[in-house]
Amino acid sequence: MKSNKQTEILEFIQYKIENEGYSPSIREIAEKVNLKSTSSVHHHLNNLIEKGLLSKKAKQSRTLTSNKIITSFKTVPIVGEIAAGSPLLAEENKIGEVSVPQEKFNQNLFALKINGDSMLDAGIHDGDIVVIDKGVEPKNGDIGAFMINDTEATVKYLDTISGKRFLIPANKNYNNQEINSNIQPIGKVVSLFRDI
Amino acid sequence: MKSNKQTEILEFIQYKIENEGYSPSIREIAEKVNLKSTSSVHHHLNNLIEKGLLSKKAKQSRTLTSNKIITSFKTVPIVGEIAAGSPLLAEENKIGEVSVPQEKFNQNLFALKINGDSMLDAGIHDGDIVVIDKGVEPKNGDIGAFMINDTEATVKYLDTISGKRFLIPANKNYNNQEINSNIQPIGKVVSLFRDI
DNA sequence: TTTTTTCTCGAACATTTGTTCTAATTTATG
DNA sequence: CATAAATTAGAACAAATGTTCGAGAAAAAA
Repeated sequence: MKSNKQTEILEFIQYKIENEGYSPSIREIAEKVNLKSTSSVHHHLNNLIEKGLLSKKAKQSRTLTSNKIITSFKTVPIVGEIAAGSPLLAEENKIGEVSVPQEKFNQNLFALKINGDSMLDAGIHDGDIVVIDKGVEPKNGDIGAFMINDTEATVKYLDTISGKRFLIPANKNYNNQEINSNIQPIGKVVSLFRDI
Repeated sequence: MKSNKQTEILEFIQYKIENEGYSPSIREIAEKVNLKSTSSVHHHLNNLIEKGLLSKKAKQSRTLTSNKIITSFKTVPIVGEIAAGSPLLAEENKIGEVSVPQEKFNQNLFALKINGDSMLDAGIHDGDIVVIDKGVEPKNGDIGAFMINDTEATVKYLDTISGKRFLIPANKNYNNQEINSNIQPIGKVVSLFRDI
C-alpha cells in the first residue's frame, strides 16, 4: 500500500473514461479504491480538483473529466523534461497532447517533446514531437525512446557494434552510449510532428 | 422541422461528449432538441441503440457512448508528383489524405509529399508529408511551396540575397534559384508529418 | 507524549436521473 | 376518409448519485 489514494483515484477515473467512455460515479470509485464512504472519495476529489487535475460539474453525476490526460481516442499525452525520480508518464511531466489519426491510434501511444539536437541528422529537431509506441520494442536500426537511470528519457538509434548494443545519436557532436542496466527501452518511435 | 429528431439527438450527444467530456442526461437532451418529455427522448434513444448507433448502461446516468467513430479530424488531400500541365490540386494528382487536428484546420490546407532530399538540412526528408496553407504567403525566411512553370511543385526556403529573391534549398548539393515569373508561390509550409 | 492535521466512516438528505405507463397528438398508410 | 403506426406529452416512481455533517481513526508534527 504505497501509492496514495489520490493517484489511485485519478488513475481509475482516467481508465474508466478511456475504456468505458464515461466517468465513474463516486460510489464506483469508492468500491474500486477500497473506501467505505462516499464522503472519503468526495474529499479526495475536491483535493484533486484544487490541484487542477480534475474538473466536474457540481451536483451532476458522472461529469468528472481529467484535465490533462488522454481524453479519448484521438489524443496522446506529450511529456517533456522528466523530473528526476518521477515516472515518465506522471501527471507533472505532461506538457500537452497531440492528436493522432484514429486509424493509427492504439493504447500504447504517447508522445515526447524532443529536447536538444542529438538526433538532428535523422531529421528530428529540437521541439519536434515524436510519438512512441510502448508496445513495440525497438530493434537494431530503429529509433527508440529509452529511459536512463529512471530519470531521463532520450530518443536515439539503437544498434549493435561489435557485439555490444549502443544508443547512437544522429549528430557527430554526441557520443554513443553503451546499453547497461541503467538504460531501459520505452518503446519505438513511430511518427513525428512538427509545427513550422 | 426538417432533419429528424434522431439525428439531432445523436449529434447533440456527440457534440457534448467531444466538447464537455461527458454524456448529456436525458433531460438535457430533451431541452436541447425541444422535447417536453423525457420519455420521448427515451424512445428515441432506444431506437438509436437498436440501430447500433449508441450504447448505454441501464439505470446509470450519463453513460451514453456513441458507437460511431468520433473523429475530430479533418482530412486534407495529399498530392505527389505533378503531371506536367495539370493543376496542382487536380483529382488525378491526389495520392492520399492526411488528418489534421480540427483546431488547426482551415479550408486552405493541403498536403504535399516530399520528393527528394533538397530540404534535408531543414529536417524535411524524402517521403515526408508537409501541410501547406494556401492562405499564407511565404515571407523571407519561411519555408514555402512554389509552383515552377505550372508543372512542378517544390518546397524551399524563401529569402532575399542582395536585393534578389531566391528559392533556397537546405542541401548544399542543390543550387539557389532566383525567382522569376515562372515561379509562383503556393503557400506556406505549416507542419510536417513523418511515419518512421 | 500531546497536539494538529489528514484521512476515513456512517448516516442522512436533496437532486438528478433513468424508467415506466397511459393517453394525446401527429404522421404515415391504405 | 379510416386505420395503423410513430411520435410526443405528462406524471409518477425507483434508483443512482452528489452533497453535507459529525465523529472517530490514523498519521504527522511538535
